[in-house]
Amino acid sequence: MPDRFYVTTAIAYANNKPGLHTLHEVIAADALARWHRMRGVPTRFLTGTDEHSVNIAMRAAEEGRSPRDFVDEQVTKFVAAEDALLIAPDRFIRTTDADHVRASQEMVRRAYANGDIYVGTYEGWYCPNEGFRNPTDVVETAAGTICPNHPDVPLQWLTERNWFFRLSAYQERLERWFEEHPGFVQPDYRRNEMLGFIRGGLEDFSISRAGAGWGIPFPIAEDGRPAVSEDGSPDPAAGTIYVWFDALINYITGAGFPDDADLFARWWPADLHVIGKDIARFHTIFWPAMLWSAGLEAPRRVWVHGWLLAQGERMSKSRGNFLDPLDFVAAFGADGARYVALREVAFDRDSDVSWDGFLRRYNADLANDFGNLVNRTVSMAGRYLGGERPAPRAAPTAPLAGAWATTLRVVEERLAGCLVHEALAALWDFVGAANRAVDAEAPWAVAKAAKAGDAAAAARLRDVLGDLLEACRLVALAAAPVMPGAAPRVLAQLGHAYPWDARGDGGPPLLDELVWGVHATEAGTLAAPTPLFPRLDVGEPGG
RNA sequence: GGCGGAGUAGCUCAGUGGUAGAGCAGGGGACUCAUAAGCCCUUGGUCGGUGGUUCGAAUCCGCCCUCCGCUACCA
Repeated sequence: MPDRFYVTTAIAYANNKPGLHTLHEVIAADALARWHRMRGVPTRFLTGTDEHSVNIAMRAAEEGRSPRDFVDEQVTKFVAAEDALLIAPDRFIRTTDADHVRASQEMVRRAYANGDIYVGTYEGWYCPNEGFRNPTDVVETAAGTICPNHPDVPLQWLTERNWFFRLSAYQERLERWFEEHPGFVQPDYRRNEMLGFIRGGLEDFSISRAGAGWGIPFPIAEDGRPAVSEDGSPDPAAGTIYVWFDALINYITGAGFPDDADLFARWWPADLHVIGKDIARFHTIFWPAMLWSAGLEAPRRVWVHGWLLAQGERMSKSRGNFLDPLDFVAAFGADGARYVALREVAFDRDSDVSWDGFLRRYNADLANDFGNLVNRTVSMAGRYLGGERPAPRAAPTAPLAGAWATTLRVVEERLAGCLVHEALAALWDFVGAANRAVDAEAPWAVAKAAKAGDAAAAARLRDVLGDLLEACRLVALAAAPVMPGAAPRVLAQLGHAYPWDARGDGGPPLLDELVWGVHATEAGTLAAPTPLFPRLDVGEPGG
């Protein structure tokens, strides 16, 4: 078991309102964080928002507001969506946070001190509204090259003096790093892509933009001295820090850099960065080099997930084919929303999702299979045996105990490999085994025999129902990182305590609790059976 | 164009030489504890096409078709 677990997600760009496609990785990271935290591993989970850039300043201006005012409101939407989904980061970081500004500037200073940044010229198509545009973002038309967002505004080919980071100096070290740490980037095919990119040769990249835009002031003047005006304020002539030396830095800010050396020593390097495939290169190539330049360690692992697709198309705000997280939670509940999102989306590749698919998954897995298993089990135990909870049989004699041992092993393995969807699939195989056990044993028939005075049947009834109640306990607990709200409700029906708090802290090591029969000798009182996941027939909002 | 991956039941996918599989969806049945759920049975596929290797190919090789990922500066 690891000694600690520091997990991060990509920070959401505060220009857009939250969508399920961007929050999916945050749900997954939250579940992985809870899995570690509940096992007793000191855990730190960081997520947040990326709030600088010309685009954001532009959006704010459109609304006649200051950028700061604009992002302050945007952030409340992300926090609200995460709250609704029971996402509980240890810190919600904003790139406008004061310590993050200090961290970014310190990283620039360190890169400078190490001789890794220099003033060069950056040139490209410049949109007066959005700043420099990627060659891939501009469109050639008969009237000339235009920016698709502002077709009437002519683009200018501009040259700008910028600071560059000497990525080229890190090629060999990066290749070596990838070879010596084959698990650094996962899944493997993403690692191969990144390694291929490195081997193709690395170019330096620009890390500043001219002028005092909406961004972190660049801390160094062209002559190498601190970029401060006479009154102590940042010198606008030095420009602003450009995206990667701003956004990526959040991962170390969130671990205490540069102000809290003890905290930083405890949490860095991160155990896991969870990111989308579109930013793999920046996290697996730029980022380690930036850290090395500053004398810091590279993260231990980067997990690259795919996209959510709707009818084959990437979900996105601009396409309009995205799901509002609040609608999602309203329809499926927080636990249901988390479960179906993590079960329907394969975490190692793109996945086509649909409202009907989520609904089918909810009804099949949660309402019919697991919810009904708990309901029928608690109902029979309560009816046939009164309120006292019967104990499960000892592992060697309980048929489900052996199946459970196998299930738990697979669940652990899949979660260690970030294959959350496969972990849930394995867990639900066990739910199926429990449901089949109910029908095989037919407790209602055994209960009749017991009532007629058959002592062996009475004993059998207690054993069978004790096993089934135990199966329900184990599934609820193993699924607790995914369904942290439902788990305590299940345990309450089973007459068990649930010692973890809403964040997953404060309980015993989860793996100790996931042993068949650990509470066999303890008395407990069953509660009235209440459906956990009502069967749903809900249409897509607006659909 | 180069490199890599994928095309298997309506849907999502597993299956790397030996008589085609799972889950969901569809159909039927027995039961009845339960959220008309669960359980059992079942319909359904010339395993992208084609040629070859082999006693035997979804599985190996050649060619073709289709789709996807990477092929540098978006937040």
